[in-house]
Amino acid sequence: MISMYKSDHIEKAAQDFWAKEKCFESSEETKKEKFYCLTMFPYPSGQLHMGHVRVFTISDVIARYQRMRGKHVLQPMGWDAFGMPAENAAIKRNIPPAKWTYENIDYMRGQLKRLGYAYDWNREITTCDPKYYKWEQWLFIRLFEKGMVYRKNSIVNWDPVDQTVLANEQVIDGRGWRSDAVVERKEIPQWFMKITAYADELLEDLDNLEGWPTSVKTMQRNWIGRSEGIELSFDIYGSSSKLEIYTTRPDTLMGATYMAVAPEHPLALEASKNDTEIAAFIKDCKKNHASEAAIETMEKKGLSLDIYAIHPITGEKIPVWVANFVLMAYGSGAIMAVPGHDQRDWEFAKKYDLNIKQVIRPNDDVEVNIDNAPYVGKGILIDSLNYSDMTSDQAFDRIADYFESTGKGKRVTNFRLRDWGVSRQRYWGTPIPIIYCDDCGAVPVPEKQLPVILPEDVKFSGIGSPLKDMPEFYNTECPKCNKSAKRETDTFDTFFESSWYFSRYACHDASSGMTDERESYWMPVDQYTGGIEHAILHLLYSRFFQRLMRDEGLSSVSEPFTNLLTQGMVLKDGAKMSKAKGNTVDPQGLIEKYGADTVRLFMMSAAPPELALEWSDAGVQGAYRFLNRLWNAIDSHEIIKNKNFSWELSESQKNLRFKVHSTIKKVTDDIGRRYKYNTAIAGIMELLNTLNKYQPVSPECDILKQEAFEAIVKLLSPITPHICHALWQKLGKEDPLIYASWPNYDENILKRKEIEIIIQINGKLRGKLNIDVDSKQKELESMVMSNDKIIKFLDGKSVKKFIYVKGKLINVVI
RNA sequence: GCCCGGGUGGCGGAAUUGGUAGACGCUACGGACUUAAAAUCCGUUGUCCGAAAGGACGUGCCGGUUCGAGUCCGGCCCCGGGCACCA
Repeated sequence: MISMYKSDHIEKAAQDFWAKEKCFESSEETKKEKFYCLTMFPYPSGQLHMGHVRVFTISDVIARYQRMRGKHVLQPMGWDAFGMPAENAAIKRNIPPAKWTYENIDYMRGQLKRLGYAYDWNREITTCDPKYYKWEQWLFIRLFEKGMVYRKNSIVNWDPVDQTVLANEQVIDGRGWRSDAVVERKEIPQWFMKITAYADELLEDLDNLEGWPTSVKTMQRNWIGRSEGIELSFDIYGSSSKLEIYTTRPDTLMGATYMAVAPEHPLALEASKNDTEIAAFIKDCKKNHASEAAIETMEKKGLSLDIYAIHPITGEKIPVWVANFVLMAYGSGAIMAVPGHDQRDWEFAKKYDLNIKQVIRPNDDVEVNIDNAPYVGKGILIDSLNYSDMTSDQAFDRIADYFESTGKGKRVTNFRLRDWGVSRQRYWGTPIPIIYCDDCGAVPVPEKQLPVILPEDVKFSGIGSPLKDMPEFYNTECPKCNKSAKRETDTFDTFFESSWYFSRYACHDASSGMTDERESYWMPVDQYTGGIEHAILHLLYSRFFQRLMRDEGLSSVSEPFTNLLTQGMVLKDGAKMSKAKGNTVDPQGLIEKYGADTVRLFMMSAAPPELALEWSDAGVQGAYRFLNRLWNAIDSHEIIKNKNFSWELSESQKNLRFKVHSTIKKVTDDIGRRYKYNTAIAGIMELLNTLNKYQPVSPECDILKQEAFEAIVKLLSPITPHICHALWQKLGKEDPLIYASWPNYDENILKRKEIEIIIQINGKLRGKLNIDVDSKQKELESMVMSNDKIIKFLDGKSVKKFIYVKGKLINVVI
């Protein structure tokens, strides 16, 4: 009886079976080892895109593999539901963000179910649900009372036409994306969380994250950017004010030839009062984009303030400049410039013809000419008074000692990491639970009044946040003095929601607290999978949040994610797929045409997870063909119920069995250790090719084929679970595949007596040789030297060296 | 600009610890089956020379280490991600 592979029918049957059996619903009562397998939850943008399909499939393969390895697996799913696109959609289509979001979620949930992921849907979380964000408000208040959050002014991109704060991506060439108005930097008060208080811990604990890629750890290390330096102050000539600066290179202090301050620095503002040129320059600086990339790449400009600082050691007068690349938000808003030994200072000095002085020479006697380029390395001090001839490190210590003893400066550890600004002047986010009272100031909303609910039925104009036009929302009374007061109308950064959702999955319906005892069963996450684009912000904020929760007694875990797999982007035409670029590929059509298994298989076979995957429509067809070949091969196979290997295997049978067991070994390593699904699939395809070409020599061959097909179906089942569910039944198995365990291989079958090695002459491949595994170098030497082909290549030359790499190759050096 | 990745046939990629470059798949071409087409099956497919046997070249570029380099080191070029309000 011949049957055809019909994906839609098979996939529905498998999914119905898993649902009926509640296969993926995970309780906390089990003796088995837990395995928490998590994917970065999606923003409900409308439809799944290929990036989603890729990351969810990677994670699902891990979850299903671990399940077959006997683990008690939890794989949850939910929605990162707050964010800007809902507001944009609201403006464009005149629907409230909440309605748009919930509709998207419903549609995308259906798509996920169609793809057959092994999720525990009971634990679904939606972050715009007050039952979820209530606990963020609750934690924020606790942190407020602890002094871990504070309010200060900081800079935003201000669109003067739309009267709106713009995200960096909404500023295009210095103009608002909708209004086209020139965007201004504006200072407004915002809430901050003290992530810098955890900077040292976040940095040091990276060393223990063995399950994280080194690239991500390096990025986080550089981002935190711990540096040791000294803070010192320069007196101002003819003034009582001082200029505070921080430097990591006090050894270059004698080479400081000018100072530079930020446009917002008090000295610059003072100077601008009597100087229209300086005032104009400062005004012009306000137009600069607030992002670091923009500041680093813009043309460096400055003006002399006609103010002089006094060098704290030499007593020389040093000119003070105002410069557009010095930021008030970092440190003290002033720097000491050493053009001889710093690239940026050097370029600025060249541009404005400022003095460049060499005070360091390299350790080795390499000539440097600081007129052509700065020397930025460490070395030996020169022309530095009594510090001359010291090494940079010695001078660092002596100069730091000097300042500490005179009280003019001190050693300071600095971080590049800045506190996390969590305020957003947007509607579609978690309301910040603060009430402003004229008398009492900023007062947290009392716990029993939580959650502060975001009104969902709103009109959305795009001019500012609707909350600012809703007196019924913001008019309230002060919890301390009962006088009328106003609520905060800003909402949280959406990274807030994604910083702890993994804890909430463990106890999604906990009503008495942010988490409950189930958190300690599941946390930490054993395997976290997501895009490399989150390597810094999301992952660092989550590590920070985990520690905040730990210190609130909500968790005993410090690191939320034990193992991290960062998957590369799905690119189209060489760029990240995004709606903005209009280069998306809709997976839905492919699922309808070929089925979920084909899409899953193709995504996993096209590239290893961590590499960027350039999308191409071709190739899906190949995955589909392979599934058909597999289906047909098993369809025409004679079922063997009892595999009994009691006969003496022929040479070809031994080879086939070797192939089966070596494939099990390879695929186990590829999936379990290397996360290389593409090579695992290639290995399985090879085995099927071998089977299809195999010429049976005796009736017992069906026993071998049965063993091989069972192995293929199991090995492939984490990747294409539906077809494997059906094929397992076709192989005569009564227990469903979902309850089967991962196949084992037999080392004895993998032992070989004879192997093929290659012969090289001077590193070039010249021949092959079948040898006994245990051959000694001496035997091989005489074998090779009497080989006609090799003698021909030797061309009468004498052998200088004979190298034998056991089991691999021989290299004859002549 | 800074930090982190990547660059291998016509294409996606493989080569796991420095040891046969191109596994597996796609595309293309040739053949079988068919009235025909689709599907399927078989074969060929890095470039160049050669009838063939075989040989030379070849992993972004330049240089180095090594018996041996896609892999290690130094210098560059290009592409992607991140740069704190896209998520």
